[in-house]
Amino acid sequence: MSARSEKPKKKPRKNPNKNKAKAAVKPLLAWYDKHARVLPWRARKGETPDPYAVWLSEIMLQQTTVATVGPYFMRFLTRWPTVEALAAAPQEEVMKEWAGLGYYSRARNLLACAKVVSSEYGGKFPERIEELGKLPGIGPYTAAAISAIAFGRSATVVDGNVERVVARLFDLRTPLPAVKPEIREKAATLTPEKRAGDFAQAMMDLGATVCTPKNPSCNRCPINDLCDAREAGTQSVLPARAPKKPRPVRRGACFWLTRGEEVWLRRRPEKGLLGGMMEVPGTPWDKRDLSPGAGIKTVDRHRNVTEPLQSAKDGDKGGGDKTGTDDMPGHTPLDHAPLDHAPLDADWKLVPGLVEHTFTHFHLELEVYTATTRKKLVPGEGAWVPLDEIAGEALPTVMRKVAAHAMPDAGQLFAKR
DNA sequence: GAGACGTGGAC
DNA sequence: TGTCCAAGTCT
Repeated sequence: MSARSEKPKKKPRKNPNKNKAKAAVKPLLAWYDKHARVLPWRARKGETPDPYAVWLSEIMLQQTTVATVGPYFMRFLTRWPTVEALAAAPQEEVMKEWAGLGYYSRARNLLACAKVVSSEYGGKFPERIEELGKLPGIGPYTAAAISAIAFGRSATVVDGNVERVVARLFDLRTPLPAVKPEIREKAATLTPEKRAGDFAQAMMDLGATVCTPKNPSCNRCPINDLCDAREAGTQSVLPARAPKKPRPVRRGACFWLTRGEEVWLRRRPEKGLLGGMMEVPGTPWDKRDLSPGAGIKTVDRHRNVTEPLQSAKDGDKGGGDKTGTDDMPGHTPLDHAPLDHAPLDADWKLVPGLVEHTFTHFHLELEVYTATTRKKLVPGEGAWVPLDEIAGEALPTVMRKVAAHAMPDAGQLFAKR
């Protein structure tokens, strides 16, 4: 009675849904044998994977693209060829090498993990998911990935790629993140006993090159005949996601202080945003949401001189001052006098324009003031850094933008590493 | 469970 | 040009 049965050309499914998992493994492994990408951290056929290299690559690849990771991975492996070598490295050096990769807690956890493996495991990574998952920076995904890829254990590896492939393969329409448990269930039925590492990488390669977020190349997919979403025509909208929230805009000012051929930098606190990285000293970043629609009027973003931010209607009514900064709860976060935060009194000049940078959860607009001094010491914590050495410092990208804005003629200092 | 936590490339 | 989002983890 089904519509399909009336079409003689279309044969009924050879593989009923319940056997789909079993049917998918072989074609996926065959596809992987033929199309596997050559990646610096990936063992070639017949080679034994280096657990240290697998771990290092998996940490770097968290929320980070293959193309971005490549050079960082090579530099780390060259400089610290073993987990013991890395464990002995000063954190400062690790942060410098990590600068630009983002998610800096990964770098701190990387070092912490190396020390544990080195001192408590004799330099050998544990093989089981349960042990791996206890190590700093290793969560469910990375534990399974190391167990499968480095040690060939049968572990279910679920990353963003696998989520997408599985959601489509089984036409799971519940939005993320609610659908995650179901995805994991289905993924577990797929996981083979043998070649689990290859299988995990096959799924991730498939998601990265064929079963892509937009315009998936279903015609090239080795398991397209098993795909429920393709049959239903839902592949391009899966996995469904909850609507994203708007990014607030924050503002601040920072101070580019030079003394001869040196600039004054300081280190950020260990925890939190850009934790442990260097920065140009500045004001706190206004936490008030100034984005359009937030009910607060903003000044023209492109003016050279920023006017004092207008306080919104919540300022005077005593109704609820729910805004404030971390440092000064209850205080107005509007900074009418940025120079009060300058490292010292000087003839500060506002550099025309703004430095803009978008983080995961907010957009930042930064004014940059410049001045020179002859003083050897500046109140507070910090250090004079030679200008020709700042490229090697642990400066996050937003601070490199600040440097380039303050010294437009010296942008090439950050040319490449 | 939801928010914090970076960056750069693709479209 | 702006939006999406990538081999997630931690709190």
